Amino acid sequence: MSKAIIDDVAARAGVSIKTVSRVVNREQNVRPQTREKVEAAIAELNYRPRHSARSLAANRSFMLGLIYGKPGAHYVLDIQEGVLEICRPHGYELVIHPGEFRDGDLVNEISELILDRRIDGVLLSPPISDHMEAIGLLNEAGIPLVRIAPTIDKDAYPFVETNDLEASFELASVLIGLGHRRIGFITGHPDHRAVGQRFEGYRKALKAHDITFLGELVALGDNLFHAGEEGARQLLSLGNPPTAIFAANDEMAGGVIKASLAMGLRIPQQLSVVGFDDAPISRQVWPSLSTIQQPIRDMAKTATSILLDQLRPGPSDPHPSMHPARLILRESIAKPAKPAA
Amino acid sequence: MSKAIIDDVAARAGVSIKTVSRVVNREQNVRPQTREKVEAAIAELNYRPRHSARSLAANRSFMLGLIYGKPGAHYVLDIQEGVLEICRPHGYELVIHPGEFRDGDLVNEISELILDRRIDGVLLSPPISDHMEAIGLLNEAGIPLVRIAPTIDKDAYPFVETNDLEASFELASVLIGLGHRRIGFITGHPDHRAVGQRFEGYRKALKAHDITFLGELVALGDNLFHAGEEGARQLLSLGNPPTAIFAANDEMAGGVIKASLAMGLRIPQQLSVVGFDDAPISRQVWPSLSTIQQPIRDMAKTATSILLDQLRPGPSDPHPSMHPARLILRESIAKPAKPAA
DNA sequence: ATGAAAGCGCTAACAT
DNA sequence: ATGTTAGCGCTTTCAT
Repeated sequence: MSKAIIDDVAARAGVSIKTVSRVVNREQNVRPQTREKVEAAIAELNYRPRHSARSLAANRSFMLGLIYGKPGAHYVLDIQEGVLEICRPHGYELVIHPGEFRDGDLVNEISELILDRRIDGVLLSPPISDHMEAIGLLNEAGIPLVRIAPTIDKDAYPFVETNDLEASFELASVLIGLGHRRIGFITGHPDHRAVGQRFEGYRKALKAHDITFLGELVALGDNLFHAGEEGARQLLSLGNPPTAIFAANDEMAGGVIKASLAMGLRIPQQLSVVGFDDAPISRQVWPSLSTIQQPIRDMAKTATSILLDQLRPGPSDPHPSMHPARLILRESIAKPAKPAA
Repeated sequence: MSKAIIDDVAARAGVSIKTVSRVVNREQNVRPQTREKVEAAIAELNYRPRHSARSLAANRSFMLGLIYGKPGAHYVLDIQEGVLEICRPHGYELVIHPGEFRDGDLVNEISELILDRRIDGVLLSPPISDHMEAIGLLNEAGIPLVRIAPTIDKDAYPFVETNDLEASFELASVLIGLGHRRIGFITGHPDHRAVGQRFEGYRKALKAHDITFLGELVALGDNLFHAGEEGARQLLSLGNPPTAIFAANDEMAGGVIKASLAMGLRIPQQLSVVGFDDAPISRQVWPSLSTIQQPIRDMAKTATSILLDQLRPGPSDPHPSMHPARLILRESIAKPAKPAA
């Protein structure tokens, strides 16, 4: 139980409170000898600066905000943990703000964060990282922000990203390499633009291998499991059904597998299925999904480091913005049953 | 952009800052007429009390802490959202603290929360809700806390709970009612004591129906998917394998299903499977799992309300601590293939 | 390199 | 019912 305040430390160390403050804040111009004395006093008294007092005096809250939509439970938790891992050791707390992309309240909530809590900086996770209105609001208020995996207007603000498009291109190419020519695709939620890039990667892969893109092989999804089931039923009931289905995320790919099994199809013998995210579900379905592993946690950590750098006076360290994704091949793919026409 | 402070409001309303403070804090002894004037001034100036100033003066942080282990992503998010739903409208922010049960750091982290951040109150989610050392620490510091689904020493602190044991009893009884006599059980992580009660429910159900409990039908698990796979393989390779498997949570039940399918078993014809939690995975496996739905979000909301009540002066409203769970019957169960001996 | 004094914006006693 | 006066514990000028 420490009730020590800065005056106690100053008295004990035989210096003024300003010197204690300098030591605590790692400022220049303190003689090593003095510093040691102060540090000893701090340790002896178990002194911890009162956070609210610092906030009031310095007009900073030492809190970071994390605003996110709902791209899946594991994604959100990974981001949260990545952020916490970096910000806690630097003395920053995290305030989490789930919000719906199309929710008018989001803007109000952000205003409150700014006005009431004087948040020092904000991390925007998909799909909110593309919410330009929210970003504009933060910008006007002069609050530093870092976007995680944005897809539009990337020049304006710092961000971290992964290569959805290229990874998706590769995964589609693997299917093509196995001999698949009719490859279905289930698209992601239209508000999640990063997921939209996966569709682009698929189209580019077709093009690169001179396979005609067919609209009938595309089903519209919304990132949820159920959409995968529906999409699979739609695509598999075509006169000439696809021999492989690429879902824009693992949750939908799981839906594809469930629906296919329910229809009596054997996977991968009769249908290859791939997803994207390396979500837990990709290992939990049978057969396991081939997918793409994204460095979500690392992105969150880098984003947080960038943000903290901006909060510190002085030049920022350089951080890589690109965190490449990785192909994970599992049991859900095989050569098509009948060779392509 | 509001830069208005309390003096501005006082001047505009023609009152003293103390009166403004009274209005803002909904204290007694303000004439309705005066209150209206002040409220008008607040609205006109878009005044928001500076949080750090209130904290410093009142020695409260207006922050709640949520400390949790990792009982599954959806569980954690449900709790977070339930807490936020209640605490935000009351002007409280949430600070999240993931922590491992057996991690010595947990105690340090809690100390920091208390000392540095002056957290006003704490919610403990499983399995940390049974971490008596952490609880003792909080208690000594005089920090109000509410435990979510504790299993031991329930008298000492306020808590919310669900009826794991009874629900588990019912679910096992359903299997018995279908004719199953050899029912395997995969236990939960030993640190998660709430999950342990599910085992008790299973045993009581056997006893109630005069079925001998057999140790060979029990596999030890740790709540993770993989443990379900292992447990299933262990139980199904017995000379006389069970006709049904009850896993202490859905994630493990999902593992049972995957392993069973991989072994060529048909579910539910050759094996019935049930889980617990009504986690997303219970709807995503094929066939869908029969399980127990817990009112996690509601528990979190009630727990938060109880905590906020404690923080308010005056008597607390009564809140029900019990939030009953609900049986969800889906496709994963059927009568055993061969009638019981 | 160190210190003295003046706030930061609010709440809490204590008037009135 | 309303106002006055001190702080809360720190950071910030500005001296020295």
